[in-house]
Amino acid sequence: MTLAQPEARPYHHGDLSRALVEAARRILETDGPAALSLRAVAREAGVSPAAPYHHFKDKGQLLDAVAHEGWVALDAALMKARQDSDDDRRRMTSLGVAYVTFARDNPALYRVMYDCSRDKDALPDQMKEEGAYCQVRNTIAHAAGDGVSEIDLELATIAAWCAGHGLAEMSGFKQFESLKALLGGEEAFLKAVFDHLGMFAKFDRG
Amino acid sequence: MTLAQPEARPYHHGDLSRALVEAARRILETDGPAALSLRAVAREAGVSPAAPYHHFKDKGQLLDAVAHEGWVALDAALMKARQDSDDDRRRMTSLGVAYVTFARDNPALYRVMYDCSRDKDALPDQMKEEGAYCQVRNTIAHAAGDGVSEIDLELATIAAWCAGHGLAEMSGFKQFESLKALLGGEEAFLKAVFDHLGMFAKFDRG
DNA sequence: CGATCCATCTGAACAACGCTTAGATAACAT
DNA sequence: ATGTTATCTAAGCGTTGTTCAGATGGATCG
Repeated sequence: MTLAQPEARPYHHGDLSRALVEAARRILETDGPAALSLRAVAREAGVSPAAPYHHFKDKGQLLDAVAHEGWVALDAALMKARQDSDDDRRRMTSLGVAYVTFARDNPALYRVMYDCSRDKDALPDQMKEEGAYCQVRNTIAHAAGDGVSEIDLELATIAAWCAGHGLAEMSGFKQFESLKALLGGEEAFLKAVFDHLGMFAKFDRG
Repeated sequence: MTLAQPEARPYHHGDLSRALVEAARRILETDGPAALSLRAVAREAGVSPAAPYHHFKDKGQLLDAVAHEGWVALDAALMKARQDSDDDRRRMTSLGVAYVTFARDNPALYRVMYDCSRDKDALPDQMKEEGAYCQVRNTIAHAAGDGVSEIDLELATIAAWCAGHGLAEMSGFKQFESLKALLGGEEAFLKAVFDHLGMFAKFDRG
């Protein structure tokens, strides 16, 4: 894997599409979503403004690639959170906390992920197959046991996902800062809200 | 394209700031958020591209004004929903449905409302005083009775708001269309998800 | 009534943007 | 070696947000 070496770049870059996505993520982290222009990405990657068009149809398609990396990273974060807990309910909560934490740690990336989804009126397909959504679904299924219908399972997953996404976008507002401080930090706040959502009310009869 | 009134406008418009906000909302509804440029708004209002700068510091401030109108409209929608129900729990659900319905009926406006909030890392102040947030809070307070702490009340309101916002943004994705059809339409879907969120689990001991 | 002030609006300009086109360059295949 | 194809550059188009000097006209005060 040829890493981006400072070695004077040849006329043909070698792996420009990869370099462009990385440049985009770098810009996102440092300068925010507003600074993410195609020209800035090209500049950061050290190529002409027209070069990206040989690898991506337009700006949207580059953002799609960035978003895809985001979803993969989110999958990994959720997977890790799922393995760190043993109790069913605790596992569900830590899944939610991990989700929101990811969104709060990568706000620009998270925004790109959902903006891309919104433009296509659909979440990425990969999610339904083996991605983050499926992880939540499986966790709920395991917690709920056998007696739960397919529809209820789907609804519970959607409910949990909506709660996570909503909290991910809302928890950054400074109106909630005093409450966060009162509860002892961000994570305690997240747990408290998740607790009030009572996402397990439907299945929790133990 | 949509021409302004042929009535020869005087050099001084009279109430341009108002006209600009209305023009912006018109563009939002018909052509979507991507078409909402300051120049397009000026064009729609029949005025030069520089004219808006005598009424708004920059594009963001015009969007703020548009967003403000959106919050006022949302307040009204929630108020109406709150009055249409008598039972506490039913009132809460219909509040949630009204919220999501507003977002789904005015997607571009709703997006502007939250984009503006995100840029300022804060929801509009008016919300805390007498706006939509307060309505949700009061509804929950009434449903929960007297024995509920201030913190729990705040947490429950945040939880409900997060759920509403999350569902508002997620319910448009086409992955959920088959489930919506299965449940008998959008509203049934919303109610089912809210039911699974069990936002009342904490207070509903009756 | 007339002169003046000042908010308002225009026209022209700037830099930056997304994107296209024509042409240069390098890798690869035959 | 030759031709083909993928990749990149340079230049340019139309658009955007924003600024600025100057035109306009309603309001205020003599």
